[in-house]
Amino acid sequence: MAAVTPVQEVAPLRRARSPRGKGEQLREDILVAAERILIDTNDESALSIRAIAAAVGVTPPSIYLHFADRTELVFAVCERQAVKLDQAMEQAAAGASDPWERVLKRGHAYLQWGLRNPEHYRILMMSRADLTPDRFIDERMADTAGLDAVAGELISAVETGSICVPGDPAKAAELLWMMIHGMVSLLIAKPGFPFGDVDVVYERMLELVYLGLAPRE
Amino acid sequence: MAAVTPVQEVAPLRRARSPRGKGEQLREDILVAAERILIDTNDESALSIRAIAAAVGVTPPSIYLHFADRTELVFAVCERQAVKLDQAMEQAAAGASDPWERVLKRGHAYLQWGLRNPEHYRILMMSRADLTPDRFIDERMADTAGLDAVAGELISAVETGSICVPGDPAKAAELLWMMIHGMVSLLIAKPGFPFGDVDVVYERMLELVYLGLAPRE
DNA sequence: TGTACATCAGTGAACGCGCGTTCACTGATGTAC
DNA sequence: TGTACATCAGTGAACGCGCGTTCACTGATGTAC
Repeated sequence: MAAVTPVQEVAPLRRARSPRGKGEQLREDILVAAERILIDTNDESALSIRAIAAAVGVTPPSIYLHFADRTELVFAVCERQAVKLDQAMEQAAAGASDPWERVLKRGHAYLQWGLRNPEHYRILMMSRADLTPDRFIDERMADTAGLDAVAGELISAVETGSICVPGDPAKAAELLWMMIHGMVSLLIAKPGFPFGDVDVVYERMLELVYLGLAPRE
Repeated sequence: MAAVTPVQEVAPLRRARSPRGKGEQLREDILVAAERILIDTNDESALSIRAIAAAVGVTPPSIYLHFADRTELVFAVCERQAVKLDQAMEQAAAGASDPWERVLKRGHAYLQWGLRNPEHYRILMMSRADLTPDRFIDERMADTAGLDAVAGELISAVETGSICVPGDPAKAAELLWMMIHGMVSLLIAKPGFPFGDVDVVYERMLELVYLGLAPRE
């Protein structure tokens, strides 16, 4: 029988206790760890109180010093993700002055962000409504998806003559959201499907939505 | 102290044992019960071995007489759902002879089926890839979404002059799939969002994709 | 300057729960001789 | 026709697991007097 090699004791990697008055630091650390876990595991169900506590280097009850329950924690993660998605779109749009161009950049940033943070995108846009904060299922959702901004840009684009929107631009913005969401969510859910290069697919979709299917005379 | 009223003993509602040679009947009953549970609870996580067994009127180990594990059972549910979705689209398309009209009917049937079976749609199209059978994440997915049929109809529609497709019709079919999927999945995930009447949204999307955004001269 | 006390940022141990799954079994029904 | 046996369609009890959450506690640090 081989000699029993002593099992390497896994260091608990305990987090240093915050100094007095800096208790809020743990809240921040928890949220950062939660995001990390989502990126690493690509699995929302891996986001357990215990896993987060372990990642932070703290015991599970400590989580409750900052969040009433798991739901509240997940909601807080949502909030942060929503902000990041919005920032990504704003930043992309800032690179263009033409309104239609800005819409295109926004869409592309949305796509990129979703594919780079698939599990975050899942929680934000594909989860069951009762696991998502109210503000992400009602009118305020509009904010997160940047709908108002896009609607405004569509109106400007119509004014400058770059495009022609049938019907209400606000509703058209919703349709564009649906389209890009369909693309992102299918790419996330069906990674094995041969859609081809993402950017090419994006261009094709824009071409279709710009030119339309109506026969040209 | 009030008299303790005897708790009404819940009848176990035990399913009658299948006669000899008819063991396969239980498999069918299990799948039907699983679909029922999805409709009633709108929650895939409610689809546990124990819940299904209880719904069928059988003990949990009986499930293993027909399915190796939970995953296999969920996959079997997927297969059946895929067939039903396909049938719904075929049936809808059968009501029209004009190819473009058939595409529209197909899309509408897809939308309706998704909204009427949101949890089934979730499993089929929105779940994590590793919880979905391979045949629903790779090329064969095309089948389920009816992509080949739509691609064929697009080609016919181009020939008859009803529409004009930029690029490969097969790729255009994928784009239409993404668009309708975006609509269905957002309506499912964000039931509180004021999208408005479903059929109106569908019409608006078709109008947009038919007319396009390009300015008309 | 010394000491009692309050506060803060956590810990340690345990709870009950539902879950997927396993294993040895049971009892009715058909079949061989 | 009678009986031993095989087969079939399940059952009953238990397993270990990870989970969210609770509760009484601890030990360092600041503050009042």
